[in-house]
Amino acid sequence: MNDTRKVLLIDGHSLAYRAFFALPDTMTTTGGQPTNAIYGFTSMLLKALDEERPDAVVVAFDGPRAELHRTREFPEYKAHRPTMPDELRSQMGMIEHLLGHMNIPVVRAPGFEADDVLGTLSRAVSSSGGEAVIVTGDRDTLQLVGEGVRVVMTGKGITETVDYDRAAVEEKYGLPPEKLPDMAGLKGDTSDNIPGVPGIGEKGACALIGEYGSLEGLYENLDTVSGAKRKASLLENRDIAFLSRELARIVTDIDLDIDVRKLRLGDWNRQDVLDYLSALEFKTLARRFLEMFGEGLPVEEESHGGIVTYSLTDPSDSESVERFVAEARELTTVGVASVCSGSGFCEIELQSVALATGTEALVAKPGDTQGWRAVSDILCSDDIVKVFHDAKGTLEALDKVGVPVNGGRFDIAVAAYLENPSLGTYHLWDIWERNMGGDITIEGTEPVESEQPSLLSPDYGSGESESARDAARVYLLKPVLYEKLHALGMIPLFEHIEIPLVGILEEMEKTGVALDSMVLRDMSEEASVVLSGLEKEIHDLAGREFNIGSTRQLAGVLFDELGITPRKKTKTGFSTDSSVLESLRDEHEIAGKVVEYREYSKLKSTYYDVLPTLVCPLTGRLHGSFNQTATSTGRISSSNPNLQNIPVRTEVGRRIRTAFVPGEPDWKLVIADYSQIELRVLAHMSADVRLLESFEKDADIHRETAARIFGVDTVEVSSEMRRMAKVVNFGVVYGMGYYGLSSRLGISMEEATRYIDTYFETYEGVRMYRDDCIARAAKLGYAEKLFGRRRFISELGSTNRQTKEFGERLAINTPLQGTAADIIKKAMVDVTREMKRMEMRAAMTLQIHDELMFEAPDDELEDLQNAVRRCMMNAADLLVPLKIDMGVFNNWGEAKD
DNA sequence: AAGCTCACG
DNA sequence: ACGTACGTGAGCTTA
Repeated sequence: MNDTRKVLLIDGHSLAYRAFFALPDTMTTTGGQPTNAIYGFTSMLLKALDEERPDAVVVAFDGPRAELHRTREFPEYKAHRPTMPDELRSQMGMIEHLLGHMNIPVVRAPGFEADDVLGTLSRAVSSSGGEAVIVTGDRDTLQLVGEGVRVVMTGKGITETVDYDRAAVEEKYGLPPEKLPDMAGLKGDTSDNIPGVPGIGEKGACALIGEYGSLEGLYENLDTVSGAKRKASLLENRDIAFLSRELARIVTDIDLDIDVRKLRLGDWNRQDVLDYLSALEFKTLARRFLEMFGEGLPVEEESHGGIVTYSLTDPSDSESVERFVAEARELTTVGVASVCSGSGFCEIELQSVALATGTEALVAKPGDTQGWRAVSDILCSDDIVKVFHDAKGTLEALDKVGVPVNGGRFDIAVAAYLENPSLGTYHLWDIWERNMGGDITIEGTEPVESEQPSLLSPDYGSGESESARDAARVYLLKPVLYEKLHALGMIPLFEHIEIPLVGILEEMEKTGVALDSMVLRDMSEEASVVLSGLEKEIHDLAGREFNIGSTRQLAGVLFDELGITPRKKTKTGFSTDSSVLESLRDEHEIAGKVVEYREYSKLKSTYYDVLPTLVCPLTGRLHGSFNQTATSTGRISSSNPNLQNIPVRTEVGRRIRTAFVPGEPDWKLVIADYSQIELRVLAHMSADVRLLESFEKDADIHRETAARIFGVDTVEVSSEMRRMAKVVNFGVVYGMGYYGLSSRLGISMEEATRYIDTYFETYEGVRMYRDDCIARAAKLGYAEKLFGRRRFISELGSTNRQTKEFGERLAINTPLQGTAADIIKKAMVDVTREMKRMEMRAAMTLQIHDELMFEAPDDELEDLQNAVRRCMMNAADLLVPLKIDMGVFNNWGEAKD
C-alpha cells in the first residue's frame, strides 16, 4: 500500500531539553511554575507544523528505563548523565498535557530512547511510501536520513533550524547517513558516555570511514592507516569501537504496534489548547496558535497582526461629529476610554473621554461644546452598547460630571479576568497584546506602539491619540473576548453577574460608608497611652531600648540576649509571629507584652489613625474601592482602605466597628450574613449524606462534627470538643493536612491523624469530593465552580511534592470559596434590582465576602430586610438551604453573633 | 522592593 | 529532611 503522506516525528525528549537550557529559567507563571521548556517546545512544534504542514504528527519520549537497551551491552552508557532537573521534569508532564489537548499521540517504548522510537517510525513511514520529517536536536539522529526521511535539526537557540536530507548529510560529514554510526563508533560521545577511540575526533573519524567505508573496512586494512600513534590506538580499542558503534546505532525495529498509515492529524480541542496556553500565561504562543489554526475560532483576520487605521473626528466640526454619532447608532456599539486624574471615588476627576467605532474616534473634554454633547448623547443612549476597560472608574468620573451611562455595557478587564482570574493585572495593552497584537494608527499622528507606560513616558496613554487608541482597542477586543467567554460557557456568569456587578460596586463606592471619626480619635489617644506603657515594660524586661516594631531587633532580644529557644524560622531569621510569641508566653513575661503591643500598634497604625484621614472632604464619608478583578477565586477585594478587614476578633479591635455608623439621622445599618456558606457549598457539591442531613435540620454543624469525630453523643460535646471540630471543619475546606491540624490545635500528629481519618470515614462523600476535585483539576488543568467560573491550577502538573500538594489544596478550596463568592454576587445583583424596583432610598454599602451591609431609613427597614433575606436565600438553589443571619443596628460594633 | 506580620472571611 | 490550610490588603522595617 502506497502512501504519500507526510508524517512529522518529534523528538520530545530532545526538544524539551533543548528548550529548557536555551531559555532563561526566569520564565515562570505568576505561580512560580517554570515554563521555559514547555514554551520552547511548543514554539518549536508550532514552527514545524507551520513549515511542514504534515498529515500526521507523533511525539516520542524516552520510555521507562530508556537506557536499558544499551546498558545491557554497556553498563556505563549515560551513567554520568545527571538526572533530569526537577524544573524540567515538572514541565514534561505539562508538555504531554498540551499534546493531549492537541490530539497528538505520544509514543514511548520501554527500554528504548525517544530516537529509537523515531527510528522505527521513520522506517515504517518511508517503507510505506510516505515522507517522514524528524525534528530533533540530537545529531545521532542524522543516521536515519534517507529515502523518504528528512531531519530538521535545531540550531542555535530555539528558532533556527537546519534541514538535512541525504545530500546535506554527505556535505557536512562527507559520509552517507548510514555510515554515521561507524563514524560515531570511532569518535565516541562524551555526553552519552560512549567511549570511542581515544585520539580520534569527528574530523578524523569522518575521514577514516570515508576512506574505508566502515569499521570492518577500516580494521581489515588497518596497515594502510597513516600515523603510528593513531594506528596503535585503533588497534588497542577495536572492541570499544565496535561496541560504540552499536551504542550509537538507533534502533529501527521496535515492536510498536502502531500503524503509521492510520495516523492522522486529529481534531484539536482548540479551546482547551487556548485555555492551557492561557493558564501558562503564554500570550504570543496563543496568538501564533490562533493564527495558524484559528479557523472556526472567533478571530477577525484583519483585527490582529495588522494595522487598523482610525481617523480622529474634529470635535468642533458639527458635521463630522454628527457623522460619528450616526455611525455609533448604526453600529449600536462604541468603545469608551477615559483619561482621569486621581483614583478612588473621592479623588477621581475626568479629563477627557474618547469614543471609537470601527474606523472613527472622537475625543472630547467636558465643556467642548459640539464634541461633548455628542459624547454625552451617545453615553446616555439606551440603544448603544458601551465597551469599557475597567468601567467602574470611568462610570464614577462621568457620574461626577453629571453624565449618566445608560444601555448595555461590556468590560474588557472583567472579561479578561473571567478568562483567567490569576493574572493579577489586567492592563489594556496586555489584553490587547494577548488577543490581537497589531498596531492601531490614528490618522495624522505618529503610529502608537503598543507598549506599557514607562519611566520615559509616564503620561503614556493620556494624550488625545492614546485615548482614542484605547477606545479603539476596547471596541475591537469586544467580539473576540465575547466569543472566548462564549466558548468557555461563561456568558451567563458574565452578563448576569459580573457586568451588573460593575455598576453595583460603582454605586457602593459612590455611596461610601459613614465614619464617626471622633470615636477613633479617642481610641487612638488611649492606644498611645497603652503603647508607651507597654513599650517601657518591654524595654525593662529586655534590659535595653530597642525598636519593638522591628522583627529583627525583637528576634535579637528574644533569642540572643534573653536566651529563649527559637521555634520557627523565616527566610531571613527567626520568626517572632504571634504563634511563636504565644508559645513563649509561659517562658518569659516579655512575650505576652509584645503580643499586646503588637495588637495596639496594629490597630493604631492601620485603623485608628488612618481611617479618619481617608474620609472624603466632599461627602464626609469613607469611599473604599472594591476590586472585581483581584482574586483567583472570584471573590471581590477591597482597598484604600480595605473595608473587608476591619477588626472583629478581639474586644478592643471590635470597638473600631462602633465608628461605622448610618450616615443620616433616623437611618440604621442592616447587616446580613450567610451562615456557614462554604460548608453549605461543600455539602452541596459533595452531596455527602451526613453533611446534607445536618444542614437540612439546621443543626450546629461544629457540634455534629465533634460528636462524630470524638465518638460521643451531640449532647455530650464539650465546648473544647466543639472548638476543635470547628478547626477540623475549616481545615477540610482548606485541604488541611495532619501537620496543619496538629500544630493549630496543639495536639500530637497521631491525634490529628485520627481526627482527620475519622472525619473522612464519617463524611465519605466529602472524601470522594476531595479526591474528585483533585483528579478533575489535574485532568482539565483548572478548577471549576458551580457557575462555570474557572481557575487554572498549573501547580498540579508539578513533580515537586510541595508544589503539587499546594495545587491539590487549591483544587479543593477554589470551588468552595469561588462558589460562595458567586452566590453572594448573585444576591447583590438581585437585591439591588429589588431595591431599585421598590424605589428605596436605602443603599448597599459594604460586602465582606459572606456579609452585606446596607444603610436605610427607618421606614424602609422592613421592606429592605425582606428583600435582602429573600434574595440572599434564593441566590442559589443548593441541596441544602442557605441560612441568613440579619439584624438592624446603630453601628457595626453592635452586630456580633 | 521584599519580607514579616497581622487584620478580615 | 523539609514544610505543611485557602483567599485577600496594609503598614512597618530593612536593604
